[in-house]
Amino acid sequence: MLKYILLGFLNYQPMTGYDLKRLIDSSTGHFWHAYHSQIYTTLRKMEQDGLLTSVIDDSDEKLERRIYQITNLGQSILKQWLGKSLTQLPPSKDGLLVRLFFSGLRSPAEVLNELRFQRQLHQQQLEVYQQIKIDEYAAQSPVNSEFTRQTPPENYIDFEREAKFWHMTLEFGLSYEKMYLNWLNETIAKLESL
Amino acid sequence: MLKYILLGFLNYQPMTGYDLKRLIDSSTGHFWHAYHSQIYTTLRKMEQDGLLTSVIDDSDEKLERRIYQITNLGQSILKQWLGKSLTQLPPSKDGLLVRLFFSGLRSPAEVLNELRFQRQLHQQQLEVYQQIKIDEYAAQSPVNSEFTRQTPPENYIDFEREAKFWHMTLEFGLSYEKMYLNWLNETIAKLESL
DNA sequence: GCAAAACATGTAATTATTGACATATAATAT
DNA sequence: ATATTATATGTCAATAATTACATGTTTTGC
Repeated sequence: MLKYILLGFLNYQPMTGYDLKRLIDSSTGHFWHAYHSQIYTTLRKMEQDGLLTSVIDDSDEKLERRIYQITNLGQSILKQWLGKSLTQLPPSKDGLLVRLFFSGLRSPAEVLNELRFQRQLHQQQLEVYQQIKIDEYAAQSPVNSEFTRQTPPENYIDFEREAKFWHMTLEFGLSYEKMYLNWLNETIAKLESL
Repeated sequence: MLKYILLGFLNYQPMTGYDLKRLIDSSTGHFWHAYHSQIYTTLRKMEQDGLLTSVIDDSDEKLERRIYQITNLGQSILKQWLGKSLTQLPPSKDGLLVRLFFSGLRSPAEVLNELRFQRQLHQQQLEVYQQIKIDEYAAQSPVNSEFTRQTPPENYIDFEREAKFWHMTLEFGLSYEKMYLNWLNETIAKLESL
């Protein structure tokens, strides 16, 4: 999956591994997490497979920054993947629920501590989502970048259209965290009355 | 994580790999999926590590059924894991959201098809959750099984207490699917009006 | 001026997960 | 009877993901 995320972002414009890491951390990472180690190694592998090419940016004397660019093959692989709809539920993985399931072995106080801490974390996460301003982002950086102005018209990306979809995933994040907080509150209340 | 799920179930009573697979499929699998291939190989590894022991059941002439039993070490590893609370958010992974994020490349009709199909799947999943009857399960099988009656009193498991926690995870599943359906409906409506 | 923190880029080893391959029995439907 | 489906048990290869190791630069605070 990470492969397609990298293709998706590099389809907007060429970037370094670290650029991709930051982009992912602030967007798709909320629903598909990836460590930087995985990003760098996956980029290398994708280059070997001909999905990307890379050049070293020498503008900075000290730091070697490898800039990745999507190839035609990469673009067609991305479109091919988007063309085949998911026909199954995305399998969930939530370690907290596993822990709760087997919490008969634990003291109620211990479980409560864990759930209250999770409530804090989800509250914070909700606030993170509430502060994301997609429209401002879409209005500025990538569209007006040096690179984008140089690209031929057939490669222009309509970031207002993109932003509609980004919004939908953000709405999911907001709904998810609100639901999670509600459930945590109800569950904490049940445990408190035991 | 699968390791702890297997320890958790084997802490109730000894079982075969297939028993565990069925149990997982109908319970924790909803929030931590595992293929049977992973279950069998993980059980073998856990036995090597001294967390489990196994015996071949010869009561059935034809089929060799390997019955796994948790060891004292296994129990202490399980309790140790439950003792250390999660201090981070469980990272989410949802391929549908990744696809939606990059759906600017797709036709709205194609995206709508995928979302409508997902709506069906989540509707079905909600119904699966609505039909789960934890109390009936907790009232019968494991507690009154041949094995449980033979276990010494210090190993008794209070399945009514367990069931409270199982309920909480089921409540999560119900909330999650309802939230997902609401979000899908809203998102579909937005796309339809484009 | 200097220490600490944040930025930036990778590799290596390990573990976890998935998907494919393989096999055999038991139960059910036609 | 026999074909199909469900039950039951595993191995193996390939990918994916995590954790630890490693290194150097730039920025910020004191």
